[in-house]
Amino acid sequence: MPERADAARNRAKILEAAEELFTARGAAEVTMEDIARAAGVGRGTLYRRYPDRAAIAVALLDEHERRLQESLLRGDPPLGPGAPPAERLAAFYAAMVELLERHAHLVLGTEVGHSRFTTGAYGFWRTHVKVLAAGAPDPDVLADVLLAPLAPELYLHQRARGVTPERITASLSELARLL
Amino acid sequence: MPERADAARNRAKILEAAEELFTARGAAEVTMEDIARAAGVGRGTLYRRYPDRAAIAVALLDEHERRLQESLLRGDPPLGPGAPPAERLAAFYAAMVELLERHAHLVLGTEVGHSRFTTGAYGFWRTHVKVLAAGAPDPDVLADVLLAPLAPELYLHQRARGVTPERITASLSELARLL
DNA sequence: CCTCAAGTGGACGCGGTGTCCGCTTGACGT
DNA sequence: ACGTCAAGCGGACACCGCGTCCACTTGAGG
Repeated sequence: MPERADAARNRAKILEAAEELFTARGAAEVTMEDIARAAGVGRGTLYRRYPDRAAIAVALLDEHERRLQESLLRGDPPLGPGAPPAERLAAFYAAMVELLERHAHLVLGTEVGHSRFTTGAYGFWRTHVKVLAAGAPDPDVLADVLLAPLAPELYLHQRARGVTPERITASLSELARLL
Repeated sequence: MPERADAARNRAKILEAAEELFTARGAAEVTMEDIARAAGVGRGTLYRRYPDRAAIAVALLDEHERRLQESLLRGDPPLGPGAPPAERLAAFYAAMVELLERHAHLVLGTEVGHSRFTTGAYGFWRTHVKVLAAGAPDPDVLADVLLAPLAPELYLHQRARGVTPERITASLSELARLL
């Protein structure tokens, strides 16, 4: 059964309103009621689709993440297959920093505590890095270690301290090269 | 002006009750009221000392962290001064894993979102690692990167996945050795 | 023993969450 | 066109935790 027309319209309104509010104030400062009001729908309608803020943020991120995931799987080197692992990891880091720079508020919105790790996207990054780290001992654990510096809280904290995205990317590339 | 006798008694009761509740259920599942009731004091008394759960967790961690900080500054090598930086970093990692294993619930309690980075302890670890990484380019940023894998959310997630502390320590030592 | 500031605790108001149910609307069959 | 009815809608409601406030109690010093 396809989605009804009014339902589709409302979903679009909700996502649009949420994106605007998230980027304007940060996810933590936005209530479900805010989103509902800004979208011009009732709270019940909102909850019907999205059980909490995290679900909305995940939906918003989905598209951007999918694009990067596609590039990792089938794009040109060094992001896609073909380049040596260290270079691919560095390219992955650079792409993730770019994504964080644009959407860190959203990513932060997806994390109610440790829920970041249970999301599908994290699993994808994890598998990707794990494959790249196949040479090292215990790639399974190393993957988590290598992904840790991409935590959005850390990213926003560094940015707030005045650290530029370029410096962050450079440090991560350094780390990737050490492999 | 020293602390009044009843005040000291209540503070001890509060900390004891909070530690018990935190380890029993995890910090997120404990309300201020829970702590107050378990300690046998009123909510007002609780708030007088500790503005939120994070403050209580910080107080509880304080002692353990201080001990480690002391060892880093004046203890025997490889934790204390004297050993080569890579070894000291590995020892630091091992000590932190130990601390996380015993008190991850507490550490997690100190973090309302990104507040982990604003706490005094984080600044200490940061400076320590920064000094150890003095050889590398941009140690200032690298310090954050090297501390990221110690995020308590990540640690608990790894443990929940069945990863042993030993494997985590081993991977981190590997990382330290790469420097 | 008196005084009074420090300390106490519970009642209160606020704001956000999630649910529930009567009403509305759009899709599909006739 | 029109009727039917399930999917969709939305706001009222109850609940919960937070943080504050203030009248009362307690203990330390004179």
